[in-house]
Amino acid sequence: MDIGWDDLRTVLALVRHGSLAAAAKHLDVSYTTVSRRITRAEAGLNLTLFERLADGYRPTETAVLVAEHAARMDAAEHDLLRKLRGRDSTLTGPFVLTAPQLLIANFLAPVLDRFCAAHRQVELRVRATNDLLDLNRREADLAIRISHSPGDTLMGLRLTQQHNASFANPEWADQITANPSGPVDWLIYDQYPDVPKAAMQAHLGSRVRMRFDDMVAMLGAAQAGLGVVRTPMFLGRTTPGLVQVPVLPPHPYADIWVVGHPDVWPSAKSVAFRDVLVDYIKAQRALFVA
Amino acid sequence: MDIGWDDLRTVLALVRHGSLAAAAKHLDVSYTTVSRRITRAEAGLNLTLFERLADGYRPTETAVLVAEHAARMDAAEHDLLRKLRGRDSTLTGPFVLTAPQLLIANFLAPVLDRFCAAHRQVELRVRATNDLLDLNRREADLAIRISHSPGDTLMGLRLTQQHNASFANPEWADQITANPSGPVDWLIYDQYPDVPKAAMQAHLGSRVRMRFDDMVAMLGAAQAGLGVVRTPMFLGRTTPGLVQVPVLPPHPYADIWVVGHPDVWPSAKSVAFRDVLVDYIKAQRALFVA
DNA sequence: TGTCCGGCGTGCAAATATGCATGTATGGAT
DNA sequence: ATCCATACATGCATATTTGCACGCCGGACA
Repeated sequence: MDIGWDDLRTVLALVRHGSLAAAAKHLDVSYTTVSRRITRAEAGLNLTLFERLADGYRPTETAVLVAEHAARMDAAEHDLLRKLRGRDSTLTGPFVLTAPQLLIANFLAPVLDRFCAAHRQVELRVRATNDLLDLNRREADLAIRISHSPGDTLMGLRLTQQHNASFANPEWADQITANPSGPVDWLIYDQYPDVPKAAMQAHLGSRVRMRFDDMVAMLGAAQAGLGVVRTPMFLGRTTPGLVQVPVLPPHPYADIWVVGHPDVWPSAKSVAFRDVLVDYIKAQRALFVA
Repeated sequence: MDIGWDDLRTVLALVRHGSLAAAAKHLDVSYTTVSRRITRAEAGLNLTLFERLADGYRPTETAVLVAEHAARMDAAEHDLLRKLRGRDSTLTGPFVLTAPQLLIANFLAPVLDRFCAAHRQVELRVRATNDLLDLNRREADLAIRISHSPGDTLMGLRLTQQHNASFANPEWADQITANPSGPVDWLIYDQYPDVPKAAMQAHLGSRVRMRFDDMVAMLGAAQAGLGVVRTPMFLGRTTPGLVQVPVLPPHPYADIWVVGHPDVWPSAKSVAFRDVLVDYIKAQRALFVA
């Protein structure tokens, strides 16, 4: 009764991902290898861990037990690798940053540029996504996030407050100037689905023309003149073809934070990046507020 | 920055055991393999984990950190394998019992015999030692111990109380009968180093003739007539050539327990062994008490 | 019904890991 | 001074592990 640790890890991956191919992708081996490691694990433990079904491997109760313990081992490994990263005092090698797409595209590019210029040896990898990557599992070293708090177990630095306001293309702006209480067409972002009542009353006859699940698409529609959007100041101001319109007064919006796992936070690369970032933000703070 | 789990385990073994050869023995591979796995781990992490010294590998601070986390993984593995054993409902395969040497030699042999006869498929392994094996680390499935409680995190069943008393060879017995208050020579076991005052006063002129760290040796000396020993009833009674002498009155001694880890306790083989054991002990309880 | 696709098993060659044998260095015992 | 034991490095042959190519199966779909 014995099992190698790499085989345990393989059982975990298969329980988590359900098929040989999926597990193999996460482990970065071929599914053939996964298959044979599972066979070996079952032989070593003298137990059946999976039922082979037509649509994949189904874990037995025993395999779930195995996977639970392997998950503890997995957590310990992540914990270790985070701590090792935190102790890394070099300014060389990989460094992974994640931030919302639009923040990178419309604002952060100069920060990335300066950081890379100052630290030529660092291999910066940017993960531009609105998904919250799991910093516990080392999906990124540092994250820039728009939220009210750094979050659960993470450390954070609040970079700036920000406001949002209403923006539209110049034709809409002219029209609103000409008729300040006329109706407007709204473009609405799913995550902020309600139009303030005051705006509806001040502009009788307004309607929600479209709803979007994607901010990039919505801003594009606004540029094309499809309507008025409510968006953070920095986005409205940095998107060509949009101007602020006096439909909504500026309103406080979620803050911008730089957050990281406490273990990784003190690493040299993380410190260096924050230096550049904070420096730049200080100079640019006016962009974010009314 | 990456490391295989088996390599982590190897780092742990090397930190724990200090030399390639020692680590290799515990991992059941050759020290060459350990050496190369360490090299690979260091390359993978891009860190120095050990200083190569003339008298072995010395772990760096980093390696200690790695080992701490690997130890958590190790604990999770032991936890898992214990639980798997506990779920084992077969009466086949290996089963490891540990008990004090003398308990096995002088009393338990019939239990082992009956258990093996009843369960021919079980490969019984007996570890006769006075050391307390680590049941957390699966050094044994079940232990029979002489102690006041089952201990820390273990489960237990108290098999019997017992008494101790004074024993010697027949010549000493005759001599004591002839002169009930005459001096006696004591043979003393290190773990119970004091002779009761009452006995010294009742037998003026008595002395401690020798001290032993080993009960087998001490009983041998008593058989040879070197003096009087204080020993559990069952040992005095089952050691040929010894008879009880009225120097010390019987006195309560530590109980006999069968203990196991709660995870392993319910396994079929463990249950089956306890059945045979408890059955036998019930019939033999008189042997242990005055 | 024929085709495609996801999911899997298997033979074989290549890549990788392992063990053995041998060689070096160091410290202690004779 | 010499010998021995411990601890490690390294070349080489062997074992094991891996990936690829190919084939099988069942279900979805035109």
